[in-house]
Amino acid sequence: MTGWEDIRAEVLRRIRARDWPPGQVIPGEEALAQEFGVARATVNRALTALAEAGFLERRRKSGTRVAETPVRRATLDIPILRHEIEAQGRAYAFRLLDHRLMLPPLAVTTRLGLAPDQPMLWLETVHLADGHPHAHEARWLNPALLPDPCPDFSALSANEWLVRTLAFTAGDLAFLAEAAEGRVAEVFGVTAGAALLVMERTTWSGDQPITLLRLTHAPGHRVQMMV
Amino acid sequence: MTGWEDIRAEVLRRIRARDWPPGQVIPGEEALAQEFGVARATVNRALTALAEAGFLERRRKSGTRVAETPVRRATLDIPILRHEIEAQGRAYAFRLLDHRLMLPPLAVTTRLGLAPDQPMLWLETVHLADGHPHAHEARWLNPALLPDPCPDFSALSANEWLVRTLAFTAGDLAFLAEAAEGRVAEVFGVTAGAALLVMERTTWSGDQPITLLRLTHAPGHRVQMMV
DNA sequence: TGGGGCATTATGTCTAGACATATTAGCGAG
DNA sequence: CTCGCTAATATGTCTAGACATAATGCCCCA
Repeated sequence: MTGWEDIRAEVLRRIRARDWPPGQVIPGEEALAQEFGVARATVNRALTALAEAGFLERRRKSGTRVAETPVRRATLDIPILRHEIEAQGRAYAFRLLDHRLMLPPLAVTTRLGLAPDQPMLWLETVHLADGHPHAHEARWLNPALLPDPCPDFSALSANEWLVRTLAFTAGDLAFLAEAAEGRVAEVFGVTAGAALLVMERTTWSGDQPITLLRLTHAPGHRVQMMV
Repeated sequence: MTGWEDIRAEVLRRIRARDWPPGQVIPGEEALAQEFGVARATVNRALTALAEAGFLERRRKSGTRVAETPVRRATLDIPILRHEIEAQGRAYAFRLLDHRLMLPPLAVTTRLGLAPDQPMLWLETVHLADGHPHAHEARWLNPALLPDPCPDFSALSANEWLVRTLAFTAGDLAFLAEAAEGRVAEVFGVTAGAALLVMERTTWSGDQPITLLRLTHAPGHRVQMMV
C-alpha cells in the first residue's frame, strides 16, 4: 500500500503545506522509515527522487533539508520537427535552400572553438507543414567529421543523418529572440524586423564540435515546457 | 569498483558507439548483472536512470530498447532573478511600476479558466541590475487567494511573497518572441518593434489558478539550457 | 478462424542487513 | 587560539532474495 511514490507524495505534501518550511532539516531516513513502516531503502528512493527534482537538498552527515527555492527546474522535450508536425496531422516536408563550404563568421568559430580560417559546411533548410513554412534551419557542420563523398542532404535531412551516424556526447541549447532579416524574413513572408524565436544548439562528440544549429521559428510560435 | 554509475556510463557508451543501435532490444537485467558481476538491483538503478534521461525505453515483459530519438530532453534551471543578477556580481533592485485591480484581457482569463468579468490584481515590475533594466515582469494574480489587507508588493517582490506563502502544485512555462511596445519598449529604451524574448508562466494550486506571469527579457538576452 | 484466458517473462519494487563515504563536531596538541 | 586528527553520523550504495505487475504470446475452446 505504501510504495516509494506514496512516500514521495506525502513528503512533497508536507513541504508544500509548510509543515517542513524551506531551509528546514527534515527527519532522517531511519526515522521516516519507521514512521511509514518501510525499509530505509524505500525512503531513500523517495527522497532521492525529490532531491533530483529540486525540492530537497541532501548532504551526508548533515541530513536532508527543504530547498530554499522550490521547483526551479523545468524540462523540455526537444521535438523532432517532422514528428511534431505530423502529430498535428499536417504533412511534413523540407527544402534545402543552400549548402556549400564557406568561411563561418567569427561568432560561430569562437563558439565552437575552431580555427577562424577553416571553412565549414553551411546548410540552410526550411521545414514545411502542409506547404507552409514552419521553421528555418541554419546549420554549420564541422567538415572534419563528414565522409567523402558528402551525403546528399537534399534527400536526407542533415538532422536525421547526424542522429543516425554520429555519436554525440554533449550539447547545449539556448533560446533567444531575434529580428527577422534577409532570407529568414523572406521565407516567412514577414517584414524585416519582425520578432522571431530562435533556438540555438551546439553538439559535441567528446571535445570535437559537430554542429551549430540555429532554428528560427515561425512568427507567433511558442515553445512549451513542463515544470 | 563497478558502481551503478559505471554501468550507466558503459551502457551509454555502447548506445553511442552503436553497439546497440536505436530501436534495438538490449540484454535483460539478469544478463547484464552477470556480465558486470553485480546484483540485478544495481543494473536496474543504472538502466532506470538512463530511461529517465530519455536514452532507453523500458517495458515489462518486452524488455529494454534503445530510444529511436536520442537525447530529446533538456532541463532548465529557472533562475530567481535576484540570485541570477547577484551571482554576476551586480546589484539587484526592482521597481513596482503599477499595481491595481483591473479586468484582464480575454486571453488571460481563458488561459487561467476564470470568469471573464472577474477583476484580477495586475502587477507591473521592472527588475534592475546595477540600475539598468534587466527584465520586465507583468503579472496577473488571482485575487481570491490574496489575504486582506493585500501585502505591500512595493517592498516585497510578488514572486518572493508567492513562494513564501502559497503552496503550488503545478505549472507550465513557455518561451516566445514578441515585438517591444508601449511601456516595455520604454523601460528597455528600445524602439517599438524590437525583438524581445518572453517567458510566460502559469502556476496552479490544485485546480485553482494562482498567477500568470510574463517576463520580458532585455534585448539580446539568451536563456541557456543544459542537455 | 477468432477470441478469451492463462502461463511466461522482464521489469518494478521491497526488505534487511551491510559496508562506503562525505561531512561535521569535538578534542587535543602545539 | 588555531590547526589537524578522530569519532560520530546521515546519506549513498550494494547484495540476495522475494514478490508484484504489466505485457506478450500461446493454447485451447467455441
